[in-house]
Amino acid sequence: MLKTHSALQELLVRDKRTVDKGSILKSEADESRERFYVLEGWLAASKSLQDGEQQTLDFVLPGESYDPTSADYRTSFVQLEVLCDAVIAIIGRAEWERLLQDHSDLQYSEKINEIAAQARHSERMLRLGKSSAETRIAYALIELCMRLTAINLTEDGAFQVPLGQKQLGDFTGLSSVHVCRTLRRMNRLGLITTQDHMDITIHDVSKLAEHAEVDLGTLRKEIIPGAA
Amino acid sequence: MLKTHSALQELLVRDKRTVDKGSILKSEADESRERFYVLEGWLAASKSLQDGEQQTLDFVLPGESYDPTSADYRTSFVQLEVLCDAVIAIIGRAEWERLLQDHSDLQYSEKINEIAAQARHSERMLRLGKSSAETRIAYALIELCMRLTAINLTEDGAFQVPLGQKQLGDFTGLSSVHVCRTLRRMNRLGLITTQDHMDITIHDVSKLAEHAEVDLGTLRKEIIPGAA
DNA sequence: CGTTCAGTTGAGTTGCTTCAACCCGTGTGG
DNA sequence: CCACACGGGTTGAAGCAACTCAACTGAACG
Repeated sequence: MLKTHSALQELLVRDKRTVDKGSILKSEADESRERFYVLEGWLAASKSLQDGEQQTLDFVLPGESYDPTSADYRTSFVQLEVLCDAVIAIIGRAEWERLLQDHSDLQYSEKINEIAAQARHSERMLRLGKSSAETRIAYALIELCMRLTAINLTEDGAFQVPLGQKQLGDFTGLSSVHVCRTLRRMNRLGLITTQDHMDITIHDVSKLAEHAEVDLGTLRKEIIPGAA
Repeated sequence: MLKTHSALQELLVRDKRTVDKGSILKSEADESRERFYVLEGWLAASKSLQDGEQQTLDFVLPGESYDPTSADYRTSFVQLEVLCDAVIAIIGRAEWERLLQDHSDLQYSEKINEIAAQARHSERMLRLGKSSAETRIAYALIELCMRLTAINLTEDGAFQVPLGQKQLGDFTGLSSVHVCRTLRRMNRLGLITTQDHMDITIHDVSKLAEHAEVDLGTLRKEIIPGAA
């Protein structure tokens, strides 16, 4: 179960709603409700080029929140897509600000979340710029596994991601075809197994970490908020 | 001249120091001074892989500040390198927090800065994942030009960047050799000219924007803090 | 039973990398 | 003042990783 800050509870219950897989989240018309808080399910924050090529910047997992508003407070600089039937709450900006003011511990934990998100982005950018397909995918799997473990959504290195290979490609900057080949290769190496629509099991974390070129310990401290 | 928030002035004068090109900024031993505020010069925030490959995540330009501390408040998740002789101030975390508490307008403008930085990262990630060398470099030049223009460091589309082609490659995820080729091609197309050690002039912004696959208007609103 | 959609696999192409040679401006020491 | 080394930029040639295109499979569904 997801543990949420007590001050948030009431808000989340009041404003929560279920959204269908595939829908795109838009800010409300009044422009004052902007913060999307995920209770269940996954969101993807992506950007796309004119030609339709898409890059996923981050996934928003249960317990995380995302504000897609850009600096002019008018438009959104990303597209938020719902990857599987989800439960989310939409929180008004004013309300959110008030909450942060009133609860310094919430403010603190949100700050930690932000730093962790920044660290994740850095790791991904590094690999996007300088690494092979294998490293990128290995890293992505490790990151997702860690984040899911932190919210008890893994079991012994096994977890589900509501992603097709195309979407994993959008995340790692690869074509779906190449994602496929790379996953199969890792399969053959005994690092992981994948079952239908992305039931993933990591068999040898430390070997996988080598391929991802990460140090598991440091990575955890950097990208998991509140990891000792 | 750089305009800074009045509440910062005193702090900046008190704590400012000059640092030499090439040096690496480390947090102070007491771990309480972490926010680097740049008054003059450029910093580069980078990460590297075991094999030494480096990716620059962002440049820190005059008037911007950067806190490299990771979520555990102990280590830094990036390396901060000084790209040319610079003047910076190092501000203690507690002091910084206090300042933000006391001056809501400063807090606001820092928030805007953060959102703008996030938008920039998104644009870069998109191109890192899905674009050609030409698009990446064109985008990088436009971004730098815009940011420098905002602080009056350009003149008619001409500006200097304290970067070699290797460093531009680290920023765009390309080899220095390919950066060279791409710059020369843009040169031949009449888009830009480059002189010794990166005196860049953009001749045809809108044409360059096409290559970068950006809309100049929206980009400006998204990545320049306080652009109307 | 046919259609659709995601994944898989092969073949051929391409864009970027690596390696290597060369040029040129700058600094340095005899 | 010249000789030389050095670091960055430039260019060519060759290699390779990832892409595209296309065909096939198998599962899900009406």
